[in-house]
Amino acid sequence: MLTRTPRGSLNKNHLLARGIMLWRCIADDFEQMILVGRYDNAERLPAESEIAVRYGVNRHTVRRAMAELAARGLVRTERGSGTFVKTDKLDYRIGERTRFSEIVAAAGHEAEGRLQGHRLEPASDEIAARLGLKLGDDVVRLEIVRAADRVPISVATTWLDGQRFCNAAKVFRQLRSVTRMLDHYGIGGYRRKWTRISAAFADAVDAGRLRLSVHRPIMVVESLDVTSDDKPVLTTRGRFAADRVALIVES
Amino acid sequence: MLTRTPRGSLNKNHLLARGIMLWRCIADDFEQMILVGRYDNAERLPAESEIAVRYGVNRHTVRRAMAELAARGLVRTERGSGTFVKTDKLDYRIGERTRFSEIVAAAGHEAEGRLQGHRLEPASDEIAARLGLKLGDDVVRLEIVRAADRVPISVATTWLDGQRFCNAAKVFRQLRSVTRMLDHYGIGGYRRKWTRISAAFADAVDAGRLRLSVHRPIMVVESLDVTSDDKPVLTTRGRFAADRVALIVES
DNA sequence: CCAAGTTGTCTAGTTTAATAGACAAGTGAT
DNA sequence: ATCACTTGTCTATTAAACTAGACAACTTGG
Repeated sequence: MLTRTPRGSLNKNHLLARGIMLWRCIADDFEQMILVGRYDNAERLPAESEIAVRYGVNRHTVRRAMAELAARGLVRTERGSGTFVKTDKLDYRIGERTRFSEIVAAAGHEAEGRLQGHRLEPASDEIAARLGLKLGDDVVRLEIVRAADRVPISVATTWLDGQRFCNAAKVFRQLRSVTRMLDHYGIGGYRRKWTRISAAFADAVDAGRLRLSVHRPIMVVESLDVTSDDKPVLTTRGRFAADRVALIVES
Repeated sequence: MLTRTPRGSLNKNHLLARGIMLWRCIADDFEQMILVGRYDNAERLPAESEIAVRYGVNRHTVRRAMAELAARGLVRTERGSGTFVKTDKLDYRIGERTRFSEIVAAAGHEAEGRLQGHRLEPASDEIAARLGLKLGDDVVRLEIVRAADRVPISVATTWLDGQRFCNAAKVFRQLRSVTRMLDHYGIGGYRRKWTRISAAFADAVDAGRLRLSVHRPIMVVESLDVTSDDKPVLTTRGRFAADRVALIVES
């Protein structure tokens, strides 16, 4: 009844889902197979043309699916050679000097930070305590998505003193790096004071921004950065795609 | 930042999902709201035109979404009046005389059974024991989807003695009822011997057939039916959409 | 170098999702 | 009876998914 190919991918008819596009079904199918370990790390996937006949679809549809997988950081495709599974994770070292762009660049990848939204809001209990402000003081809130080689790695909510950094959003949009943004304010050698790591599942919004399925795990990284003379500057609540990053803490 | 309507539905931009059609996003959004209790049972949903402006889409797109919700049995739409939430469940009484079509008809609904697939296979340990056969004996396996008022209620895998009922699939396709099928074989007064109820989540295949999301709960109902002189005839493993049925056991 | 096999890109055509607007048909309250 | 509001249906158009086929660009192994 069920026609199964050697590797187990289902026929077109078996992954037809109402309201879900064909390429998305195929992409999700492969994501599942990859995450479940049916393919090894650097293993080559079948050729696009073979996948196409396997699912009974056009090769272009398969290419769209593969593009999606690449955008999710699950595969890397090489012209003339094939497309290869990529499940190794970015090592993200957490220490006194924790800077996204440096870490990513050192690993040989292209770092990128995009401001998704910003707001001036009254400080909550927690945020005020962290930044040494009073409850209700203005704080700038930034929503930043960070990517390595165009693959989203984390989405972070960052809070800064609203008085001192009132135009932080505009500055960040121009300089596109927290390090350079703080530099612009004359804060050169800020350092990580503490980091708190927990885990959860991605909600719909984070999942969308991280190109993640909603049920995938994320690491929640809360932290406080201070100036060289120990004054709080910036506190963050980051959500890291656990499928793509490993946090390294050395001691 | 987030623009929320009174009832909490998100703006179009916030439910855009790559590879998922707009009407499906809206349908899923409403399903979520209904299941979470944001709407009461017989409550009227906003008018299609209002939903359309709320999401920033065309009314036809909303209509498609509503059609999907109706197909899932979550709403019922009445011309000129509106579309109404429908979260009450079908009472499915389990006893000696448990027949889908009778139960559904008695509740004033239109019963329907569709054969989705069939196969002749060797009996497993479990199935052989139930039917009083030997391990490996041929058994007919039927996959039947049952619906009330065109809304899928359950999908059931049914096994019968392969020798005695070798053309059961063809007979069922014609008569479209297990009761009538057994009648055709001269078995009139079969009765339920035992029923075993457990619960699980719908897998991808069952979810598709039941028009259910994959994470929705199902009730797994295993049972054995016997002839009037206590000979095993038929054993079943049914998966009931827990959102649409309640099993009633009286004692 | 060559040949087989791979991904990348282009053009063209069909099917379907989504938009837009109009009006018919039904409901319910006044 | 009427009026405001609802769902149902129709036609037409645009945008995008999917299909089809061809060929270029590239990799690998012989």
